[in-house]
Amino acid sequence: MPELPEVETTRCGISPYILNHKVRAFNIWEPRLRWPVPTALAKILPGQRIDSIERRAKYLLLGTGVGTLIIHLGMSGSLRIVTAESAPQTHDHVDMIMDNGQGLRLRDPRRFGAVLWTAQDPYQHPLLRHIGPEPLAKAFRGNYLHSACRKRRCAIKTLLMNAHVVAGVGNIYASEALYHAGIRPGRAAGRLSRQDCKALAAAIKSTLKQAIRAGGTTLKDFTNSAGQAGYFSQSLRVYGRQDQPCGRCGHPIKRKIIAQRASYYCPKCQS
DNA sequence: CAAAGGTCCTGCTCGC
DNA sequence: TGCGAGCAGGACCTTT
Repeated sequence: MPELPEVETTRCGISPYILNHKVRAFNIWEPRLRWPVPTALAKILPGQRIDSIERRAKYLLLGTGVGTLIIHLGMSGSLRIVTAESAPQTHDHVDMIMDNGQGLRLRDPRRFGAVLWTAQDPYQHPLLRHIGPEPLAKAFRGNYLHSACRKRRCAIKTLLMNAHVVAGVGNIYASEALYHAGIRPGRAAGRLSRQDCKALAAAIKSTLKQAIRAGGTTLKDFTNSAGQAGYFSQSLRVYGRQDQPCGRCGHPIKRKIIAQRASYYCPKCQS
């Protein structure tokens, strides 16, 4: 579910309730996520103030004076603001109750998500250390993308979804950005021109920015921290639109599996 | 039964 | 031959 815009939407949604508040209790109802949730958190976090909430790639970083809580939503995870007395439901795995009586609750049916803890610099954590530039940062531009593509034989879409190359681009926005740049998802990355890469970097930035403004994409079950759907799904040009006419030329949108992931493109507008 | 928005890990292949 | 990088596939889960 959540790609960069959805995680960013979540970050903005939870901040007012969490930032600068102290943790009253940390409850682990189901520790079996992608990696076991550290049980020590129930002892470590109470009394700590959350003094920063950042996002790196699709990871949320909740900073305290003694360490950082690292949260990943995986494929089906979501964070909701709840009241302390509301009971957890099926697939609710972790609660962080704050001193204001509000709480942060992680729901994740598929349990591909993660809740981790580090007492060191979170950006040096093994999961974060080798992640590529943020796509909305200045460092991510055509030149960078072009050099990252060199000698790569994998499909350009696969390259975009590689977190070591660029952070936070998932299956939906990879397809969408490639459509806007006029590049087929299956093209070998190494065969993109400098000009292609320039257009693609720009398309990634504009697509992600627009999605963040719309509050993310709701396909099945993504909601923001208040439980509302994002409306970027209305702006999707190719994702999930197999056999529907391309908005630019009318040709039917094609669906093709690339590296085991569904990929969508217009065979006429993209080459 | 297949597929779903993520991504780490393993083991293979390829090119120097 | 040996080594490292790149890459495909499997794994983790539940729901529709």
